[in-house]
This record gives sequence, C-alpha cells and structure tokens, in this order.
Amino acid sequence: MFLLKDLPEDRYVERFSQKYGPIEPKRLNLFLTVLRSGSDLLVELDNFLERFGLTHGRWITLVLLMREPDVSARPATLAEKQGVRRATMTGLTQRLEMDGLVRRIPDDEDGRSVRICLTEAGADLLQAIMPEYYRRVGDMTAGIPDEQVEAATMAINELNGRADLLSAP
Amino acid sequence: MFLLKDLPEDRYVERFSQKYGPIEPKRLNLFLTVLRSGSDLLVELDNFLERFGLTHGRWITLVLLMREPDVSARPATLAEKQGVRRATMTGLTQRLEMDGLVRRIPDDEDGRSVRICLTEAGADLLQAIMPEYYRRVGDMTAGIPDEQVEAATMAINELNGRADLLSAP
DNA sequence: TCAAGGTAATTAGCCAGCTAATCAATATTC
DNA sequence: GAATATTGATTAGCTGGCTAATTACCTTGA
Repeated sequence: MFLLKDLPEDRYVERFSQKYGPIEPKRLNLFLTVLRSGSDLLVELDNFLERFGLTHGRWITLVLLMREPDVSARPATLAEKQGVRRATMTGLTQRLEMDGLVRRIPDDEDGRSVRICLTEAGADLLQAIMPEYYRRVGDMTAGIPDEQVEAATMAINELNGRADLLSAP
Repeated sequence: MFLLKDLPEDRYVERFSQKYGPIEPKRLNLFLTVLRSGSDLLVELDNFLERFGLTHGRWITLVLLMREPDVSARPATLAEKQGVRRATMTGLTQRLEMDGLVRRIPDDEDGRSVRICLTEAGADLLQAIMPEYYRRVGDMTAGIPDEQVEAATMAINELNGRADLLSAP
C-alpha cells in the first residue's frame, strides 16, 4: 500500500531541483501517480472482492487455475505466475481448500508435489465475479480517450521496465 | 502488493468479452498495468530505502515533517496526509523516535496530543536520500516521451478518479 | 550405487499495515 | 456547569505478505 495523499507541489520539487540538480516535476509526478493509483486501485479491488469472500491474492490464484486447460496446476507454478513465494502459496491454497474452492491432490508424477485443482464451487464463484469485474473496469476506464489509453500503457511499461534502476547498486 | 506476473493475453479477454459483453482488452490492460507497475515500483522503492534503514512509510513521514515550516506536526495530521490510520502513525512515530529520527514532545495547546519533530539526524538522513532519489526517478523516467508523460498522468488520474466505481454498491 | 546437491512443500516466526476497543482531554449543548 | 459527544493517542489482536529453516523426494555424477 502506498501512502501519500497529497503529492508534492511542483514548486516544492522545483526548490529541491535547484538545490540538487535537474528533476522535472512532471516526471516525478508521473512516478508518484503510478504508485498512488496502483495502491488506491488495489484497495478498491480488494473491497470489491471482499463481497465474494476473496482477496485479490486468492482471486488471482483461482483465475490462474481457470486459465489452465485442465483447471489445475502445481503450487510452485502458481507462485511463480502470481509473483509470490511458495510459502505464501502454501497458505493461499490451504485456505482456498478449506473454503472448498480448490482441491489439493497428491501428484503421482512427483512425490514432493501436489496438484491444485479448481473445484466446481471455485469455478462457479469465478463465473459470478468475472462479468461484474469486467463491467466495472469497463466503466472506470470509459472516460479515457483512446490515444491516452495507448500512451499511458506505453509510458507505464517503459517506466516499469526500468524499475530496477531505482534500487540498483 | 499486486500479484500477477503475466497479464492475461488479449485473446483470453476476447473470449470472455464474447461471453459476457463488451470489454476492451486495451482498457483492461491499462488497469492491470497500473496495478502491477504500482506494486513493482513500490517494492523497488522499498529496496532503495532499505539501505537508509527506512521503509516507504517511515520515509514519507519524514518527508511530510520536512515540508512543514517548523519541521513538526501532530500524529493525526501526518496520518491524514499519509493516508494511514492514526493507530498506524502511533507505531511509525514510536519507531522513528527509537531511531532518533523524530522527537515526540507533549503538545501544550492540546493535552491529548503530541508534536512530532524532525530531529537533526532525521533531517540529515533525508538530505542524504533525496538527491539520490530524484536522480534515480529522473533516470527511470528519462526514456518516456514528453507527450506520453502528460497523457499517462491524465489517464491515470482519470482512472483513479473513478476508482470508487470498482467497489460501489 | 549411493552420496551430494537441488527442488517441492511446509512450518515458524517477522513485519507493517489494519480494525476495534480504551482512556484522556476537549467541545458542545441543554 | 454538568452531561454528552467528539477527537487524539494508544493498545491488543488480525491479516497476508515475507524470510529462514525443515522435511521429503528427486537427480546427477564419481
């Protein structure tokens, strides 16, 4: 969760810029805008999913399973795709199983592993969520002009592609 | 933290779209891109700040104090500006005080309250961080064309302005 | 062939948000 | 001016990520 309601005013950045070197307020502002909006939207997404008894982490796990041809996968694969640790996936799938949304069955190809299968109930829940989700995202994005959609996606991807520069040695 | 490495492929969204109604993959993609990049950038920001013994929450508190004319503020104000609960701010300022970066002195205008003051050490730490931070954000954003910076900021703000539609009743 | 190292899942415990409940001080209203 | 409501900070306990360590199983190469 990001944490800054009021982004710095340009004149504030200008002052710093004079002290420390050239920084364009508009670019700093874009960076902060992505941080804050990402955080805000995530909170809203969680609020939306809460009605269905899910968090976005639990939801994405179900979505990933749904994308599989046989609606099942191994924890390590899911963790990789979802961008969480395997330890985290252990907890996620355990709780999803308790809620009857997935089933965990021993993997006969690899004795260390397990197959996570989407249950009927899990699939039904997704069927209930997805149309509503798409509709809402559609509504949210409806006011953005087409060119801006393209430009914004490109800009953010460019930014994200260099994200490692932020913490590079 | 958002959690989805691979955004859905357009053809996948198309399939859903046919089932459930019109959803433009490019717009869904923008939404997901903001979520994911916000999350990724936040992780990188935390990695960067870790070297200085800070998290982004601790850092923003210091920044907010620095912005005040008298480099001090009350916890409730800081919490408000930072977008966290007051209970969270209690913990943040307590730990910042332990590290000698702020001082908490009783407020003589309001007996319930406290003034959080940036210490010399806190100010020094910020002075060490900010130039580096601006430089890195500058580098990260350098490759984005000017028009895209503008367009992206507008688009994201438009999206964020409607964020409440996601969880509206 | 079997010892050594690698990989899968798990457990235990950390962290920094959160909410709910509490206590103290201030403001408001009758 | 006493009763009530509000506001500020705090505490306790929840959550869902995380890392590190453990256990079980697989794979490889001398």
